[in-house]
Amino acid sequence: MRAEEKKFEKYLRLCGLRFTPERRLILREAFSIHDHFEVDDLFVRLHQKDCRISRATIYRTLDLLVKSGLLREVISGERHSHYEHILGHRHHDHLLCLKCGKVIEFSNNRIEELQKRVCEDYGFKPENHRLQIIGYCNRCQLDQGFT
Amino acid sequence: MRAEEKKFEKYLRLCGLRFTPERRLILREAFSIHDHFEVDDLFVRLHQKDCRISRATIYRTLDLLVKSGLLREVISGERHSHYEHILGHRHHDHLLCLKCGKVIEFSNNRIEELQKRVCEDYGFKPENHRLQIIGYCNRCQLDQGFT
DNA sequence: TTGTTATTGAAATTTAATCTCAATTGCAAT
DNA sequence: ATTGCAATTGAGATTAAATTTCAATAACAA
Repeated sequence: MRAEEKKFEKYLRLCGLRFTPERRLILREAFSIHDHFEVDDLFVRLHQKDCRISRATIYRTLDLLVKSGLLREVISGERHSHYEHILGHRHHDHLLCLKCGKVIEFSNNRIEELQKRVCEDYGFKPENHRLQIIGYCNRCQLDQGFT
Repeated sequence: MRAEEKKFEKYLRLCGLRFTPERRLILREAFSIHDHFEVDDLFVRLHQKDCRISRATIYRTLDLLVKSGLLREVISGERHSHYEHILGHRHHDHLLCLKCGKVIEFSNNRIEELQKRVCEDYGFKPENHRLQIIGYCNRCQLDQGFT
């Protein structure tokens, strides 16, 4: 069994929940996508494979996957949830352009370290984090002289 | 005219839009709240003052206020938008507990500085940002031995 | 004043997410 | 195996946020 399945099963057992076939299929599908995805992406992909899993179950399972620390919710500009898996996926944060909607990924070790220290100060155990910087990209700044 | 109104009017003019009485009222109400608020908070407060402004107008105006850099959307655990004003409001970030939902505010200058540097590297002009660290608070860690 | 264009409100619509509930399934105890 | 209890599922109803539509109105420049 793959690492992520082990971890999920462990989490479920600890909560008195069950590692059902549906939950395994959803987990596998989520981990087969090496990019951001949304609920409907999973639904479509599963149904293309003739897995008739309902949306309700996908919603419920994604909640569990986030709680177990296997997925994280990434915030895009859109008003519905987007996810990406954590295990085996390099962490990154985002610059979001207010004008053209462009998303730039970046990562910075020193910021991560400082976050760890903040957590220590508060006795907080981080599972994951998200950092978005919202503003204007290179190109769009030219049109934004109003400040 | 207050600083925020000046800035908003400037933004609107530049976009070929109008600084209408409704927009002014919404802006004032938003800036009278020195805390997070949601669309409905504004709607209720305005109607208590007999300002019969429709929800649609509030939604439309809040979009503009965010685009103009006067408000920022803060992400709470809930699935609808929350806002806070930027001008004259001390910036902070959040620690969110996955288990009990507790929100801890923190701020860290060195993280902010590093963010600025990241932006410089990408030629990006930041208007605001949001950083959330998700995990388990002091108290809830004890119950979370599954990792 | 006039014409153009943005804006508004009210209601309809869209969309995401949650809830309900009966049928089913997993699983531990027998 | 069998049984019984509790968790899980799917389908559809429901909730709630946000967006769209469109006719009436208002802002503003000429």
